[in-house]
This record gives sequence, C-alpha cells and structure tokens, in this order.
Amino acid sequence: MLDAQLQAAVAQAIRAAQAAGHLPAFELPSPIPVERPKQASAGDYATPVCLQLAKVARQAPMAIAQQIARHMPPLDFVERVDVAAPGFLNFWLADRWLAAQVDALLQPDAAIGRLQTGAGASVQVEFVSANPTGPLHVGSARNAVLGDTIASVLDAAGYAVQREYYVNDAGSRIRLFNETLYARYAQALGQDVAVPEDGYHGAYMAEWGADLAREHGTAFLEMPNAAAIGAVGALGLQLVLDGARADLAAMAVQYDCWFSEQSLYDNGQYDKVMQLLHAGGHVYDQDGATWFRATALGDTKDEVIVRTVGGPGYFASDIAYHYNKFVERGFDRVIDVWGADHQGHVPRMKAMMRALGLDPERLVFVLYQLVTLKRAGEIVRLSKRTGDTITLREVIDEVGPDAVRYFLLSRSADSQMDFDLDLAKKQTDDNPVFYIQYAHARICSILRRATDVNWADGDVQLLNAEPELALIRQMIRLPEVIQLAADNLAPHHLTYYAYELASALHSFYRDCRVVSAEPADLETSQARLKLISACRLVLARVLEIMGMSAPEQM
RNA sequence: GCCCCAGUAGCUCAGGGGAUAGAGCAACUGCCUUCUAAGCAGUGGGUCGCAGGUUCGAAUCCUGCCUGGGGUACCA
Repeated sequence: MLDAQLQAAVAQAIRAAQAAGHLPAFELPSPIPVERPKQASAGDYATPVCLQLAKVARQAPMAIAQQIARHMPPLDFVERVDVAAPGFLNFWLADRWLAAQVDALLQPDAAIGRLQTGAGASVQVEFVSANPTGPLHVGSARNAVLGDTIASVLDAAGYAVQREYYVNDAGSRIRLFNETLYARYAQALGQDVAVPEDGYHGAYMAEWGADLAREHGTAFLEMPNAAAIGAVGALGLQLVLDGARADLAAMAVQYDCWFSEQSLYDNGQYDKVMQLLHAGGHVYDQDGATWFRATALGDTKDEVIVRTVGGPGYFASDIAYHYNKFVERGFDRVIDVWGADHQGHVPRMKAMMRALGLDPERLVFVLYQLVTLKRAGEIVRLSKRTGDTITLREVIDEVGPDAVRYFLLSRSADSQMDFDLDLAKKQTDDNPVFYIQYAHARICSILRRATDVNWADGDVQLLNAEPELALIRQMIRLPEVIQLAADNLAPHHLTYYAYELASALHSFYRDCRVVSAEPADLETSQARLKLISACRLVLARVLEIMGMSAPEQM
C-alpha cells in the first residue's frame, strides 16, 4: 500500500541524509507516521515526522524536512514532495500514475480489495451465539452485523477466517426452554402442566407447543416425563436453530460452523480440560462448589466452575470451548463478539487462557454497546424472558437487510446507539444506503447506454480532469480502509469510505459527460467508460464486504 | 463504592498526538430540453462535558470532577 511504501521511502531518505552527513545520527521513529492530510492543499499524503525529529536531531523541523525531501528515493506514484510549515512533508500523487490505476483495476487478476497482510493466519470469529431459547431478537442484530463484517474484513485482509455460532444447548436456560415447551405442548392437549416460573412466557412457545401437539399427538405424554421433555426440547432446538439460520441468512450472514456446547460434554472435552486445570492447581473446592483460581492469574475474584446445586456453569463450558478453539482446532486468533453487558467476563477469560498455557493476546473481544430500540420516540424494552420483544426478523422485514446492516455498521462498536424504526423507514429517501447503492446503479445505467461503444482500448491517460482524478483518488483508498478496519476490528470505517466513494462518483457524473453523440468525444468517452467500470468494481467490492447488495438499477 | 464505554454543529455520529475539527440529517440559496434530481454546487451553524496537567503541538494522552449507559451473581 502507498502509505507503507512512503514510510519505507522516508526511512530510506533519513538514512541517506544521515549517511551523507546532512542529518546527525539518531534512531528512526517506528513506525514513521504517514497520514492523509485533512486539507486537500496539503497533498495526498503527509508526514509530520520532522516535527518529532527536531529534538533528537537538534535541528529545526523545516531544515530536517528539506534534507529528507532532498534524499527521497524516486517513487513512481509520487509526483512532488513539498516541505510545508511548520515542518510537514507533503506528497502528491502523480496524475499519470493515478490514471494508470484505472487500467490496473480492470485487469482480470486485479484482486480488488484483497490484501495479503493477514498472511493466511487463521482467525475464528464467533458471534451472535444467542441462547437458543426462542427467535433471535433485535438485540442480536448489531452482534450479527459486526461479527459478520469483521469476518469479511479480515478475509479481505488476507486472513483465513471461520465464522462460528456457539449453540448453548447444555445450560440451565435450555433446560427451562425444554420444560416450557413441554408444558405448552401438554397444555395444547388439555393437560394441566404449568410453565416454570422462570421459564419462557413468549407467545411463540405456545404456538410451537401447539404445533408439536398437532404433529405428534399424545406421543410425548405417553413417555416418561424426563424423556418426553428431552424429546420435545430436541425438536424445539431444531425449530430455534432453523429459525436463526433463516433470519441470519436474510441479512446475508452465513456461518461455517454451528458449534454445540453439549458436544464438549459428550466427547470428553470438558473432562479433559478439568483434568488439566486440576493438574495445574487452578481449581479448588469450597462450600460444595468447584472454583477456578482466577485471582492468581490477574482477575479480581475467583469464579465458580461447578455449582453447589450441581452441574457445570457456563464458565466451565467456556473454558472447554476455548480450549477446543485454540488447542484442538488450532486457531491462531479467536475473536469473540460480545455485548457490553458481558464485559465483566473478559478478565476471567484472560485468566482462563493463562491457566491453559495460552497467550491471552490470541483471544480478542469485540465489545459493542447495546442498541436501544425506539418506536415513535418511545424506548422499546427488550426482554426475551417476558416474550415481549421485537424480533430480528421483524426489523429486517421492516427496514430491509441492507439498511439494517449499514445503519448498525456505521457507528463504532464503542458507541451506544438508538435505533428508531420509524425514523429508519421514514428516512428512506435520504438514506445513505440508497445514496451509495444508487452510485452503483447509476454506473450500470450509463454502461447499459454505452453498450454500442467499444472502450476496451480506451486511453486512460486522457483522464486528467479534476473530477476524474478525484474519483480515482477515492477508488485507490480501498486497501488502506480495509487495513484500517482489519487492524482495529472497526468495520464502521467501511461505511464512511463507501459514502465518500459514492460522493466522488456523483460529483464526477455531474461534471463529466460519459456517453456522447459527438464523434469528437469518442476517446474521452472510452476513457471515462473505463473509469466508471473500475469504479463500479470498487463500489461492488466495498458493498460486498459490508454484506450489502450492489443493485444494477434502482 | 469499584470497573468498562460514551459526552464533538439543532439532531445522529466520524476523527483518538500534528496543519484552518469533518460528514449525514435538519435549515437556507442556486441547478433537471442533457447518460436516473434516490443527484450536484453553495451558505449558515462549534468554549470538542468541566477543571487542571504532560507536550514544540491536545478533541486526541494523564489526573480529578459532572452527566448518561453497562457491569460488579454458584443467570448467560
């Protein structure tokens, strides 16, 4: 990428200046800062490094800048290097090089928006992983969008990515789910079976119970109660998972693996990990429970693994699960996407990694602030247990998958957000989603109009007008944006970039006529057709990474 | 109490050591005989929560405080 090449070139220039005796010896800052100036008048790239070097070089920043500029190695993409007060080095991209990028992007092997910086390292992104006790509710939407897009960004950056959904099919919640569903089933058949006090009281459970009664008759009533609850629960789990799969697919989220918590117990993984922890002296018994000695590994309190009432708690599963991720499956890095309401668990997870002899840095948590759903300005309470929820599916149906994804993606995970459903719908005409997609559709429209023009041999060097070059400048930013988003696990940068790229296209469209009836305009037209074709590929790629569609007409 | 996140234009939010702090929406002014006006061009709008500190340089880092949200369970 250009910024990396400039870093290297500036470092080279500094060393050359030192070797020539034009700068004193000092250690180079690492990395050398290279940024995109806010002001267009300051060039395409800039470095303030001379301001930092003033002290160590005991020279004025401007003087240092002069020396570095003088020793800059030639770069094919740099046309000019300026020294600007109070000591910046400004770099200007060469117009000819910019124009040539259009041809480069149109090459069949251009691999647009695909980097190699990940070097094929394996990364697992685990996200959503909601308790399988009912339809996904809208609270999972941000998790889904973040997790899926982070996975796409990492894939684009050259990592080997696996998307995983952890199915909590072993804990106390699923037991209550099973009992609730059985009760609803029995009730549908006229039996007087009560839904557990802390069970699931949503209407969907009654519907599913009635469905089961219709399909299976009294079959489960005739079984021993425990077996019946288990059998009904297994059917219920299938309903939940099928629904989750369909709902997530409706917003373009697909998983590589649905991982069963119960499998950790069935295949001995859990026992193996407990033995490891015992052997390592990380657990002890107290008050009838088994504890994990997290305080010895950086946490502020110890944590129960096996409860007094019997059975492992969720943390026990988490240990076995992450052992499985790192040791059994060997992921280099694992990213867990969690709501901020789980943030208190991070220290014990890090402690667990240490107990297993794993580098805690390999386990990364993306914590996102919770979304408050609003309807007509009123906050909608989201409680799955009362059953009074808005489902993910409802929101997708109401707002549309592209808008849901863009909206939830466009804020950093750290930022709380209100999602006002009425506003999201009402804003349709001014929605940035449409603005961006319209740019793509607009290009397609022009290309359709130009089907009789052969532009395969168009000369991109004719692209030297300001709106054309401004558009190319935006187009070539994609790799840097992907890198930024991948490094920071912050996919919201994509939304801003996509908007700016679309904006450059719309401006270009106003200023530069592409298809013309004038024979004299043919060559310009051919070059511009190349330009918008390349732009279309970049737009489509960034939309693809964001999981959004790229419509050919609107 | 302690821990985490946030506080930037009327609203929603970017920017998280560097140049004159940005975008969308809302407001206002222009632009459709022209490849889609779902668009373009422009104007107004700011003590970057408050107070100290570090630095050549702070919206950005540190400390304290204020406000909002979350956490602080043998629930997940």
